[in-house]
Amino acid sequence: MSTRVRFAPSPTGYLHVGGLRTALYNYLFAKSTGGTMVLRIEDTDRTRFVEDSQTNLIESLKWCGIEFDEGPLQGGDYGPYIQSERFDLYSEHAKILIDNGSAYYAFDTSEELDAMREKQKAAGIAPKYDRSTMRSQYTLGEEKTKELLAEGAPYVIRLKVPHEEIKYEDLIRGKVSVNGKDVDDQILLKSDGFPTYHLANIVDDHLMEITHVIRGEEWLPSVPKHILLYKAFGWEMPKFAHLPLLLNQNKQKLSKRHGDVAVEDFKQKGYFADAFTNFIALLGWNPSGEREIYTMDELIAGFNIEKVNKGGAIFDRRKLLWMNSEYLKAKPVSELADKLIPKLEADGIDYKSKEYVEAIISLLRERVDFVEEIPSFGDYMFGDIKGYDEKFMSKQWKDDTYSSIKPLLDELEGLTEWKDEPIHDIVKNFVETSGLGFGKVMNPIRLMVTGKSVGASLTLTMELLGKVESFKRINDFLKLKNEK
RNA sequence: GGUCCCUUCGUCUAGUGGUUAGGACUCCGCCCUUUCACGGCGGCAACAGGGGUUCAAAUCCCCUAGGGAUCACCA
Repeated sequence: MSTRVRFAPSPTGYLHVGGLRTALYNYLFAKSTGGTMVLRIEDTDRTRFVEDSQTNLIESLKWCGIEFDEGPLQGGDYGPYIQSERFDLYSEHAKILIDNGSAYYAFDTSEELDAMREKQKAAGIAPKYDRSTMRSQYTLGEEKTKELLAEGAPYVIRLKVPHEEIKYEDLIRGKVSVNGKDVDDQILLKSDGFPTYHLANIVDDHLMEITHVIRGEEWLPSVPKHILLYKAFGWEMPKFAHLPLLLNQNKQKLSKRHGDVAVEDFKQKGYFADAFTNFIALLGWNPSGEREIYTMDELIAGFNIEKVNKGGAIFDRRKLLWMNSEYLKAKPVSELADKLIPKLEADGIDYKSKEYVEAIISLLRERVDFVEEIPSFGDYMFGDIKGYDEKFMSKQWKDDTYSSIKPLLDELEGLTEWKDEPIHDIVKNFVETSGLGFGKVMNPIRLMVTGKSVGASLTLTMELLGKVESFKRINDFLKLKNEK
């Protein structure tokens, strides 16, 4: 039997990096087992619905290379794939549970429930719905219950949790067991007629023939409810795999409160999609332990759900930054130029040609973490010099500097083949004959040509800039210093 | 607090009874070098603690400690 997995986000905003990791592992599992990847939108909480988040979610996922076989956009044999469009299904199924005694009606108001919890808290016991004292079907009796329902009184349907040991085998965690007495009588159908996550999730997973439920560890405590539900319906259970959490620096669940957690924030910051996905994939799982850089296909080929770690993983931005720079050094310059040029255009920077941009990128890519940093890091490659580094200038430009390097400048001015190698040869020769040392010679020239203290090979930089521009800058500087 | 889950360098991890406990990020040193990087070489740094089982335990079992998740008519 082929595997079917689903990613089931709520449309409450943007794609969270934790959500991405869950989606990614589902995707890797589906692809590595030749299975089907389903997208299901869980929008049963109308109060948290955010417009456009479905589109947003799908776009972020797509950016990371995750696409679906079935879902709201592409359809499929198990649709609809949006829970609000499956509305009737849930109440029908809740009724089945009422009829077979696995669930019951309750009529408590939220005030009554609050009062109950207050009392339990004061008594030092765990807050839990008390089916024998609250206004449930059991305390009210069949007659009264029917009467209330007929009157149209607001009600919810709750799961009748038996006090028995509930066990299951998790693909990642192994045996897990909980006693039913510690499990609350979960509301399955809310008074607005919508199902809660628990009901909708189980009904849909069954109807969509999901074989493996791969989700975050935060769901672990509610697994007993889900198992009970499968049993109550008499359905076969899928296999469960609960992923370790993604943690912040304080070892707590990554959340919106601490910095960027939206995938699109990382996109906007300039991270490469493949670098970012690569990094996320290795948080909690690793195909070898030695290698770090993998393509999506390699991740798929090596994926094994049972080798996923149990412990949470801290999201380390420094390592992500490193990974991005690795991709930056390895990608074809043409691809990098395609990423950079729209930004240059948006900023109104004259970049001459794509070839020129590519040359600048290959000159500077080793010195930055993002390709977008190149226009500011190497601002002197685009248009005029933006100013001189004062500290560098006072250190490198002394009263006798001009006189000592003037012979070299004269020789360079006479050079006809303005290329890296001949320029370098002349400089090298000058350094040897003058006995000045490379630093004494090159730093002043770097200052005149780039204005900065750091940068790539100066001779290559000058070649790229061209002889005319290079000397224009040198002369401008000399005028400024009244040397000419 | 109840319940559940987790625990190898600061961080991500390899490791499934016998290893000098390996790799990567970070940090430090050296080399390369016109600067800054890149690259190369090297270094610091871990099996939470305690009991068992075993000839042998990071690996299996138990206890303790610590951390986390969860306890809604949210997912």
